[in-house]
Amino acid sequence: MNTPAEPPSHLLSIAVSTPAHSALGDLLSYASAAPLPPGTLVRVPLGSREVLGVVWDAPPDGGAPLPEGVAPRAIAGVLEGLAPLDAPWRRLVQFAARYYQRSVGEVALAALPPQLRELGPEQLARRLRRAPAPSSPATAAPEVVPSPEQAHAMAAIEAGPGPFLLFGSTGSGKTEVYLHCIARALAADPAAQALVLVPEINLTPQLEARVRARFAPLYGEAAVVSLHSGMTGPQRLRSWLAAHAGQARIVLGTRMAVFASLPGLALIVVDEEHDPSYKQQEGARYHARDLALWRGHDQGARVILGSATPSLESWHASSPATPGDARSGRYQRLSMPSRIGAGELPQVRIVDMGQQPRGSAFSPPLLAAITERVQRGEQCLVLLNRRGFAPVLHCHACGWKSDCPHCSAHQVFHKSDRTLRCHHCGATSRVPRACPSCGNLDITPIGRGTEQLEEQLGSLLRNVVVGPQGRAARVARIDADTTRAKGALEEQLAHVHAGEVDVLVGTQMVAKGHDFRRITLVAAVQPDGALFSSDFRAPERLFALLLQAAGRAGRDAHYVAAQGSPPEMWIQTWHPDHPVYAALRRHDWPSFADQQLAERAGAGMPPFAWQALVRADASTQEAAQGFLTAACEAARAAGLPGGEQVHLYPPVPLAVQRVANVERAQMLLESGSRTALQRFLAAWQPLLHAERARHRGLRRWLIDVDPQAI
DNA sequence: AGCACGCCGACT
DNA sequence: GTCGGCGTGCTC
Repeated sequence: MNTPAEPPSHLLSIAVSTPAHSALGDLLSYASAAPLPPGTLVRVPLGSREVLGVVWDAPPDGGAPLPEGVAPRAIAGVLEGLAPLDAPWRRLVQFAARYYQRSVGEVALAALPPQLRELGPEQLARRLRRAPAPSSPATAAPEVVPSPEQAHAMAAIEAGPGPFLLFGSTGSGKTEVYLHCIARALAADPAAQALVLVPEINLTPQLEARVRARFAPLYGEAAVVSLHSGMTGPQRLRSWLAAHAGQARIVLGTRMAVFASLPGLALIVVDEEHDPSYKQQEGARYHARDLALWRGHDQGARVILGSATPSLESWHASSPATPGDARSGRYQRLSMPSRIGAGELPQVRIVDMGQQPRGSAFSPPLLAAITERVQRGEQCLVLLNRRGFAPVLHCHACGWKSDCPHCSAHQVFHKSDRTLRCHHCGATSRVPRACPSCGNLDITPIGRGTEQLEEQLGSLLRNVVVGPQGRAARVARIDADTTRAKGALEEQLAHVHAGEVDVLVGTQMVAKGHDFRRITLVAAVQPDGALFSSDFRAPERLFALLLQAAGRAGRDAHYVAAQGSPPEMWIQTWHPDHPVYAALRRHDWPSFADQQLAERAGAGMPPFAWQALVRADASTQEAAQGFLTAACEAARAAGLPGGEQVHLYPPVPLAVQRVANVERAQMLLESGSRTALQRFLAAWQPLLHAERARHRGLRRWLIDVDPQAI
């Protein structure tokens, strides 16, 4: 061993945030006077700055990888008072890094609260001392008597190891099942923790209120914490520390919360598991639902996925086991088809726009239906997935269009502030008085956005009188433009809840989760766009969105019964016979999903195949594609492992080819074997690196494993 | 990715 | 004279 006089210098592998593009290795070696256990948080010098790092498990070969001629520097300090991040957490980070082709340090540091990086030792100590005091347990909220379907699901989840797919229509009481299972898990073990994931920040407050009402009386206010990007630095740190220390028994959050340090993790709930926002779209492009499943399996925690329109991946995995198909039959599917406490499922009405007078946003029957509801004092929700007044301005004289100077997209006409705005790069300009190209004064908006719908409805309902009070009908709009300010969404929703709004116009942000009690009619004015998208997942997503939107209608059975008007979901379409609408009319996700799966199986697409994208950003499209082509050839020449099972498609420009003057191209990789694809990608990385230097104009490249959209 | 070092134009 | 533009290169 070492001589007692000299302090022993231990060589440690430290994970620091080294971007995938840097030529640095995954883990860096540092010297320390004392041995430190893996998971310890440390501050280390890196170049001229000092960064946060995590002591990592030594590589299996024992020796830390130090390049020739580089002497290790000493660590600068240890973050005292924090228990080391445990082995399951490190395994999760390690797995995510490998699977999504990023460095361990990048994933590890991104998973920690940013404040941890900024805080000095004495500030951290103060924060730790100010740890939340556990408040005294009060009386428990009464548990609701479950319906037979709920009881069955609860019993099944208790009996089996899972994972479980809780397939229940909106209003079927999935949340009650979650809460019951959480209660059982927490009661069974005083150290147990539950993680609840929701797709969007907007949806955390409502769920948090419900979780808090149920569990704060039992375990104290400090036992329930949230974790999402809308929180301030100190709030996030506080929640994270509470979870890490085990004081927080329930952690509720968006996708980032899947990386929370949870030493007692016993149960994970992924609500609305099909939602695309579980996939991170920058940095390490992980899928929180998939990582939740991995983490649950690794850590022996139960996993419950919940949805009214499960992803085809989960649907297939929970289909009856089929010989020769190892992916089916892995999850236990629990169906809860009935809507309880809420009214019947809304009736779906399809309006064939081919049979309607042209040129109007609202067909006569839909307008009549809205008018009638409004007159009765009921509320309507009108959905259109496009903000602004019109997607483009056009000059009929010369053909000029309001193209963005920096992107291959149109600038959107926003009437309220007379601007043209690019929704990709944000470039904003004043609306020209005359055509910038030919001077013609008659430039017209083409197409419709929410702003225009709001205006049109306002004028169409101008003379409509609401209910017995006899006041004029009111129209309001909720979209990203009206909710930019902090708290604006809550404020506007409050107006709707208070009955101050008769017709609400909005984008998909209002279609999800919100509990509107008096809305009895929901209308999708122009949903066809997604039907013929090049993305093979578009129909599935459209169905999910429309069904979720339909779920906003008739949520209050008492109200619906008192009004005597059954809830309705209206869809205006040019393709009334499309299978998506046919299935939607029957509220029949199972047959739609099975039909989609059969198509996917036949075409060899996910979930029957695995995909990855390599994307390149460059100053010219040729440079972007040139890099990808060269990388592809390098891979072939090198005969990479797994290569014979991986199909590389030729590079193509992205749907929006240029954004903020950056040309973008991508290449799809597909394989029937997940392992082959993984091995191929890992081996390919160094070649991509080497190729990068040879392509002038290339800005960056990235790998997206299991892409959500192609 | 940061952050340095480094080598050329208009300002107190 | 120096403040500062962002090109290139390094970080255990």
